Amino acid sequence: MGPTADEEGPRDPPVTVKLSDIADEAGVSVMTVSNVMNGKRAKVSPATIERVLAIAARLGYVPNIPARSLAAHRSHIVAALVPVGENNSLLVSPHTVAVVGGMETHLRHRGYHVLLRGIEHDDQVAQTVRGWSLDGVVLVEFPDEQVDRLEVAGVPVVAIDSYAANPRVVGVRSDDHEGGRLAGARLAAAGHRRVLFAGPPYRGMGVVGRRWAGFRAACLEAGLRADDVEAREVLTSFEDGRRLGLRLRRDHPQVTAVFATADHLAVGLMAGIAEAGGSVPGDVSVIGFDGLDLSAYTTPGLTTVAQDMPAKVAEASRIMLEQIEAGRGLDAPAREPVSLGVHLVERGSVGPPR
Amino acid sequence: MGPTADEEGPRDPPVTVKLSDIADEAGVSVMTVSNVMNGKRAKVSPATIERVLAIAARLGYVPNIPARSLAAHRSHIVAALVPVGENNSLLVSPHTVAVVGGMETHLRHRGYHVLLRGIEHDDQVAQTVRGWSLDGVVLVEFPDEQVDRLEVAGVPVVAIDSYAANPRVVGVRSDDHEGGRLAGARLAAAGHRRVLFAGPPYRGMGVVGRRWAGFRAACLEAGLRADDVEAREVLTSFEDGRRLGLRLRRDHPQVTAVFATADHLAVGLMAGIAEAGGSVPGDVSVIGFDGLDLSAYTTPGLTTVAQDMPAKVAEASRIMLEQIEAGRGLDAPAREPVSLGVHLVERGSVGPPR
DNA sequence: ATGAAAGCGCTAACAA
DNA sequence: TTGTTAGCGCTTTCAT
Repeated sequence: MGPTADEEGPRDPPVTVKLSDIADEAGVSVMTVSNVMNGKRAKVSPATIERVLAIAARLGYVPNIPARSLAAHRSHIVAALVPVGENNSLLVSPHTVAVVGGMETHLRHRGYHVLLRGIEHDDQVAQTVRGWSLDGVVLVEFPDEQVDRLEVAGVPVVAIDSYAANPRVVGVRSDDHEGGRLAGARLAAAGHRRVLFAGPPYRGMGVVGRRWAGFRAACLEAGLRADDVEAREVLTSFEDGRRLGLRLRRDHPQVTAVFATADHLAVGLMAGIAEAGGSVPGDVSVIGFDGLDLSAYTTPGLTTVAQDMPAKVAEASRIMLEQIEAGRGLDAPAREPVSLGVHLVERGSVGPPR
Repeated sequence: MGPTADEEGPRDPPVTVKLSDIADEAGVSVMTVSNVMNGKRAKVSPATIERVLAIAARLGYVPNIPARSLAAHRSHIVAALVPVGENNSLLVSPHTVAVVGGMETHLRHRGYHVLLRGIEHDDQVAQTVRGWSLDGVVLVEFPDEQVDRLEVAGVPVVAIDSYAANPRVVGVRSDDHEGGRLAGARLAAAGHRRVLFAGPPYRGMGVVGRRWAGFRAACLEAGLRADDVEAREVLTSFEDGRRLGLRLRRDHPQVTAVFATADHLAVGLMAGIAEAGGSVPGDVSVIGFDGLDLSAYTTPGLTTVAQDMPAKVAEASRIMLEQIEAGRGLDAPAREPVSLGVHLVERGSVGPPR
């Protein structure tokens, strides 16, 4: 049941303006006021609406969210769920930040609220949905295997950057295969014949698998030999990129260009290469993925496959709202996943092979 | 009353395990179960506790948060409030991210939840507190003037990076004056006699004012002439830093070192200087503030005054929980603000004057 | 140590 | 168009 937080007293019943106060003043029933406050104005005469609204404003009415949630079995809350790892902390990546912050904005404008919650065990997802009468769930940074394991019913679920097969979940991601292609094509076009793909370990065709597939395909189409398109597993951090950069010459002496699956990684890679006495793009070309601000801050700037984050966030929000307001219950199958376009941002870290 | 989000149907009353189900099974009253579930175990016999807990686990009981909030007038929710600007979006800075993400972790472990909410008007703060029966509020990125304007009563309020005078609010921030001193002393020690402070416009002695005061004091103590410690207003972004870097030579020909109040700004500054043909630290030394990862990614690395973010987050969480569990109502004055230590991280962007 | 009664503020369903 | 009735699932208070 999770940790309990109590042991201290209740709070004094607050002095609060409630529907019945407005109803009394206006000489109407509570239900009429309720209908007005909820925009169900078809059921109320314009005159009454105006009167009720005026009184509500004068009294400073603020709806009681828990009461509304309890009675209606829906909360107007969408939870942003993020798996917590070892360190137990969340909101690590700039990408996640953009998603959560952006969705809050979209949802707020439509009268919804965002609960931010770290998930320690799979069960907590369903528990959170039930316990809060959630209207929807956004899964951020969940690995596909975990998304597939989840059993959530009755609420729309949108998973960011997921290719999971779970039919109850709508994946919203960038076109990772195309992104890989762009990177591969760019490097091949620059003349590189020995290239390296650097990304985290993966199973199946998720985000990373697709980037690799697209990258490889584009390279082969451009005439590179299969053996000359290598892949190297590294974690997605500046530090891991730096380490790879330091030993790149030794471990991959023939390679003249690297595609890193994240800007952080790519920037670390550039730093490591520089530290080892190499130059970018003189000795090695580097291309990243994401299009974070970060990629403009380095010297040289990082050429990268940029995701359209605002579009991704907008799309995720749109789908979420659409499904909520369509009252997607236990029944209807989730809609089709969405892949958003990517494009190459040229900044200077790609040049001809040495 | 804000936008309304309805017009579509209610949801089916979910099949839910409730306290009364457990009570029936266990042959005890609902209250006993409630007491067990809330850890008020002093009031229940060990045997009963065990039995109830077993049944609850078997049935898969999940507490209904809205019901509990409604009845108890407290929600176990702490809202992280962030003012929204023109773009209406939030969670922009890495700093905010660290705060919100970190607090979620701390609070979750104590049984609390985090509601993330953008604030458009001052009123929304008090409304959110009432409407949700919030247990606490964290203000992030609120300017001091706004914090002082807020009228929140009955719940603990912690404001990050605030020096506001509002007695109901506990400020948690780094020791900005000391941070300014560290920067000034470092530049002076390197031999610089003409230095520039670059930061956003400010009124009164907030974060920026204190950094400036500390910087100036340290410079003067080190023997610089008052006229040679200039201040320049720029917004806190990479782009604004870059622009300043581009025109630095023209606008401030005598200046040999710059203290920028944020790493983003400083990194942009370095980029601008490089773009204009200058070198860091050869022509101009640069020192930043924050200690973001970012500062390690540049070439040269950015010397910066680092904040202890984990400590800041831990402290803010600690104070929040302490005040909640002390039942800080309308009465008690808020406790003393907290300033956390800072330290200099040397990376290479500071050298002797040209 | 345990229970009974009452109600938190709101909405669904039905009636008028 | 408006009102009435009956809860939602839980906690409080007061009794036993």
